Amino acid sequence: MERLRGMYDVLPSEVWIWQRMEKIVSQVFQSYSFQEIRFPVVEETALFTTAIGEATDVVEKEMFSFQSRSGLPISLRPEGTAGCVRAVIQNDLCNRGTIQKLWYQGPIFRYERPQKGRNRQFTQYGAEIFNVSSPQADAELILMSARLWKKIGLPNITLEINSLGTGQARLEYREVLITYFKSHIDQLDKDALSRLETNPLRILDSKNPKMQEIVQNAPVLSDYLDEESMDHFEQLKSILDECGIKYVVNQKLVRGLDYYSRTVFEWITSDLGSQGTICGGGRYDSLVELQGGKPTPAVGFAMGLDRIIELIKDLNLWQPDNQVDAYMVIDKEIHMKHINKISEKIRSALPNLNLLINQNPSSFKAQFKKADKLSADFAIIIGEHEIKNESITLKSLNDKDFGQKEMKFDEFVNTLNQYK
RNA sequence: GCGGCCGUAGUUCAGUUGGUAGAGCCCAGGAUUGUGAUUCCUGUUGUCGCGGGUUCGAGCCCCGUCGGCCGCCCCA
Repeated sequence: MERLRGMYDVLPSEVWIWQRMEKIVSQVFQSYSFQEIRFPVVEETALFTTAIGEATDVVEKEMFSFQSRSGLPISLRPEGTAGCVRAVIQNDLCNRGTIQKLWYQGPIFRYERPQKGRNRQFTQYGAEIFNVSSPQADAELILMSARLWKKIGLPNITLEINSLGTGQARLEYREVLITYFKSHIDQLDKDALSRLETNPLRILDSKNPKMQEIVQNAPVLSDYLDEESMDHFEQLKSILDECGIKYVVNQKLVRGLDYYSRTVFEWITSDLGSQGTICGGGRYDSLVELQGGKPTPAVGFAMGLDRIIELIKDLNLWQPDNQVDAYMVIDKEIHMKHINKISEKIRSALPNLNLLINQNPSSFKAQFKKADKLSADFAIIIGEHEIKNESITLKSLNDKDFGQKEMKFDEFVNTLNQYK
């Protein structure tokens, strides 16, 4: 039996990266007063098709969809926002305009062709703000993500932002675009033709060199933005300027989910090949209503932990902590019952000490070698001598001045307490 | 979903015109009677991704399949 395609195991040798990352992210989110919310990995398929949009790639070909035993079409979540919004509505978290700042974390599933930085199961951390329509919320999310990158130590990442305007402005622009592309229909490639009716905005994203000219000369979205959206965008930019966040306005940044309006943004790295986006998000002021809730402005982002961890590994940004604080070196002649008794006593007195006991004792030399390999700070030596004296010998493996001392239990505990 | 490259011990790889497999690292033990580097010695592991075909004979050739990587598409 083998792992399914696009899935992966996180092995003990690298799980520390995940754990440290989880700690950092949740700590930063909490420092902005976001609260964690947890919701299912499986939802009705209809939730995703209405939220994300029928004509998107995610819905058209990337969902893990199947039927429940009752025949209901259900899907593994291909993104987090739809489920989060569903939970907010169903539990009435936003009644009477309550501001909610929520974060979530967990596995996301998309049936795509795997590649570096792209798996079929991957982990997203997301943050959403409900009931704040001002660009203050958009800005806070961007500032919070910027703080995260700094804390993680990510180099070479850039922020791209754009405004899609209100739904209505977008509709208007859409018509203009369709008219424009139809007048150049002979120059469109296959991909563009199929998008012409479903999602013409994404034709602008085409990387086909033959399409560049027609794309370059296409009408620009910003010319069709409504007054309010333009003002919203300008305010956002001025906050970012004031806080020293650098960004690039990318007029062609559209994003593949239909629910976005006004602000959209992406954080991009050049160190991961063609999978450059490590975090993306935007405003979705009409989604809550679309899902059956009261009109509620909202904005959020999601970041791909897998890609960020890939970066940390590739660029060697982090170093692991010692897995073992102390390694117990044992004379193999001693009965294990003495060893267990002593080690249990140590664990009660020093609960934070990571103590590894050699359960297959060989020569002292081999055991010290092992302790050294694990880069333990201390060796705890139990031999016949120590058993007879009811003592413990403690040896520092990285402090020569400390050397090696035989001591009674209380002194031993006090000594290690100073260290840990 | 489309195009290209690849798949040999835990890992990185070698394997010459087809004659049934090796090296480094890692791991374990040891180099005299309770001590960490380096060095030295010893040792373990492979359905050569899987299935089929060609051949007297295939890790090497052919087909299929699964998986990985790269590009496109798209996205986190």
